[in-house]
Amino acid sequence: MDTHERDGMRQKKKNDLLTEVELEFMNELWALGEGTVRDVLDQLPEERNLAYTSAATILRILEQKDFVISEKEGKRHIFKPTLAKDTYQTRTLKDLSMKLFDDTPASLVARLVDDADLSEEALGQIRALVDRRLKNDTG
Amino acid sequence: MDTHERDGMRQKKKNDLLTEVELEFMNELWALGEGTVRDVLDQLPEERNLAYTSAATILRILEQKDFVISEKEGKRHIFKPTLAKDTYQTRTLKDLSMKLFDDTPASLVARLVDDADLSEEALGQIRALVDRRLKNDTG
DNA sequence: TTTGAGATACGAAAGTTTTAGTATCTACTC
DNA sequence: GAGTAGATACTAAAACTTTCGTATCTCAAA
Repeated sequence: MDTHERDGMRQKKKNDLLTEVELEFMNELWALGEGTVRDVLDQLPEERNLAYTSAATILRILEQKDFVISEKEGKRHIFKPTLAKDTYQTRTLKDLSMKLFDDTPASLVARLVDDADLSEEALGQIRALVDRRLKNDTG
Repeated sequence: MDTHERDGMRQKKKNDLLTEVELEFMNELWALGEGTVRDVLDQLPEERNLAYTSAATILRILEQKDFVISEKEGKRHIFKPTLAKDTYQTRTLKDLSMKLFDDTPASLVARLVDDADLSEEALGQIRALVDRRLKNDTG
């Protein structure tokens, strides 16, 4: 087995994680469900001031990396995520847990609930979530 | 107020987050407490095969970005983190929560506990953590 | 004090990400 | 079918990250 690029390899090396700007765009697409370059661009904050062609480039890159697919409708492309936000969230948490929390999800949550800024309400929600999950497993 | 660099500005633009390789190095320094270029390099996995000068460069950059300070001891530098891992963990979680979880920490935990791979044990630990925190606040 | 092993300083190549310009294409209107 | 508004395709500059080579420095042993 050599390491040069092959048909089955999506990216040249590894990363199945989004870059910063890619994530920014995916968030808009996840919110919209799907959309054109124009649609996504319009979602970005006023002060973002990104050229139309730049947005088009980002979406092209996302398609190359298989994070979105596009279909042509009339003269424009409609872009649609290929993975659910949920899925990507899980993937990201796994990665973060591995790289910064010794691969121990509990220590990640520990840090989160230790955060003084965290509201009482958020804490209650978190507890409810954990409880529900524990009940579902045992019951 | 103009925008060019000033004394008080650590980085040229924003990011107070570590890049991938920077994080790799910080993890070793956090584990060691402090160390020389050689110390850090020796901690890296065999197969990493990074040149000594590359490691030195990374540490130099980390110092430029104020993530570490160094002091000279004999002919070598000893590098020491300027922030605790805890602090950086919290910072990272805030950032992730903002960018991928609608600024709602509870939804981050929701995704985490929904993860089928999560062990029963980890779940129990998480619950204990949340309970302890809730008790401390109310009690 | 010469010298050499091992360290740092500096510069820069290579790779990736972000941004945008120019050329081209396409549907629609006249 | 020619013109045009608005879209895509292609190319590349600029910025940042990762890597390493060469030059230089420094302690200590001979």
